[in-house]
Amino acid sequence: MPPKIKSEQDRDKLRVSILDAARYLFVQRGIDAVSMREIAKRINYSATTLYHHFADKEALLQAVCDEDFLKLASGMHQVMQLPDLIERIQALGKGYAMFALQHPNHYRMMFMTPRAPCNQEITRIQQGNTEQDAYAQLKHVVQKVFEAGLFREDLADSELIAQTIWAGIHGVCSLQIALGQEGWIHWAAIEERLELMQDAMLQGLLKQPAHIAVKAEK
Amino acid sequence: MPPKIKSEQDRDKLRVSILDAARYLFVQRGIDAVSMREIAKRINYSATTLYHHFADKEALLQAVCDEDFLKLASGMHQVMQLPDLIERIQALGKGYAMFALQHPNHYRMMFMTPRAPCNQEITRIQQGNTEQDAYAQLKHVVQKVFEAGLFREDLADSELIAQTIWAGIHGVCSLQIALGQEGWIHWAAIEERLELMQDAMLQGLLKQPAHIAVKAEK
DNA sequence: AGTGTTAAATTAACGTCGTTAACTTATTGA
DNA sequence: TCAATAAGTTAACGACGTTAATTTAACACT
Repeated sequence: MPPKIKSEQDRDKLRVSILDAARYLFVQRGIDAVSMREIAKRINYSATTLYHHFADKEALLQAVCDEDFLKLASGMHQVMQLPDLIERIQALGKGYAMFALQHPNHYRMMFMTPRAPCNQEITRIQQGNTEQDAYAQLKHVVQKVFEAGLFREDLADSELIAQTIWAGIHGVCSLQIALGQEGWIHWAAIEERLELMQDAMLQGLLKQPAHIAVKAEK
Repeated sequence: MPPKIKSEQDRDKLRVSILDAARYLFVQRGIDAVSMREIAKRINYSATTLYHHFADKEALLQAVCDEDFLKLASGMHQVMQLPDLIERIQALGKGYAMFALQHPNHYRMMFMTPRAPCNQEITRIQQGNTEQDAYAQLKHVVQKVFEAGLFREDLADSELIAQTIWAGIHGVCSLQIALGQEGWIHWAAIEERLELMQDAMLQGLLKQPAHIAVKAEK
């Protein structure tokens, strides 16, 4: 159990395995329920070793989140090929929601937990780079729709529009994550809620007659 | 400093002062950042005394939340007098958002933090009672609008509609609370985001031509 | 071959947390 | 007068995030 001098590669390997262990536990049980000791035990190291790779729990969390922002963004990126702009927005929303609902603890730590404002230089992603930032992608499509003149004419700020669409989808997902198990609310099926949100939002933002086919309600 | 036998009233007074101290600290610094010892110190008791009034920190939190659900609901209730149904929905949304943004830590613990599904019998409110449950009020107005035939004809489930409106407003508020300080997003003013959300949502849900005056954008 | 330096890890410890057990004190009712 | 009880306290347990001090092994150089 004593140490060897490690190559850059080995060092990185350990760093990655710490990240993986942390993610696994965070996702499974939530951030606060997981201790540094536990993460360490999972990879057969002592807790102090983690502190040689990350300044503290917060920094470790940030690093996990960074990776996941990238993963989310790259998932979205595939959908950006769709020719129809409106369909692209819909697919972005759907992909985003899938991610949120399939990884609720993940989503929670990424978008539902206030943190020290994204330590600026510490994280090296999400600068509006379309490949790394899911929000930038939405912004990009919305901008195109805006330029095509498809939005209502009284709407002048395409960034505001993008933020509103994001908020709508996020609202459905985060309510589901936070209160989806509450018995006192007679929730409609999550798929219905997502679909109506998408639909109402676009109907409300686009010029009439809307360029979307309203799905038939069963 | 030894004790006396207390009347029911005295006992209740202490209970209330625990609740007040807990609320003050929770709201100011967030739930996890506040310890039981600290709450106790604030009212000059030992930490163990809190456990004679509340089973544990979770129960204390639940009690604080209960009171606040009531406060929120009664705030909303005043607005239910408005004659115009659509204006009533708008006012409900605005009041809800004001509460969220003025008490972000409160809002966080009420609507952004997953908890054990509302311990059923432990909390004695929010059973759809219009006076105690803000969501029930929204549901009620939406139902009336539905009965008046103002929604799009392909929308058949008024509860689904209410949940979508809730999710929209919640989305704007909770994104603001969780990520409002993030520098990498060029946020539009929160008032604009709220207004566009309300507006787009209603435009998208109501029959066209919509029964709302679209506010002129400056 | 021996020796110092340094990287990589460990054990031990500090202070804080939620919570519980054991104890103290003062009032009450028989 | 004296047990029972209510309302508090202090002390302690085990777990947490984190840091200090220490150990071990590999290298660089003589």
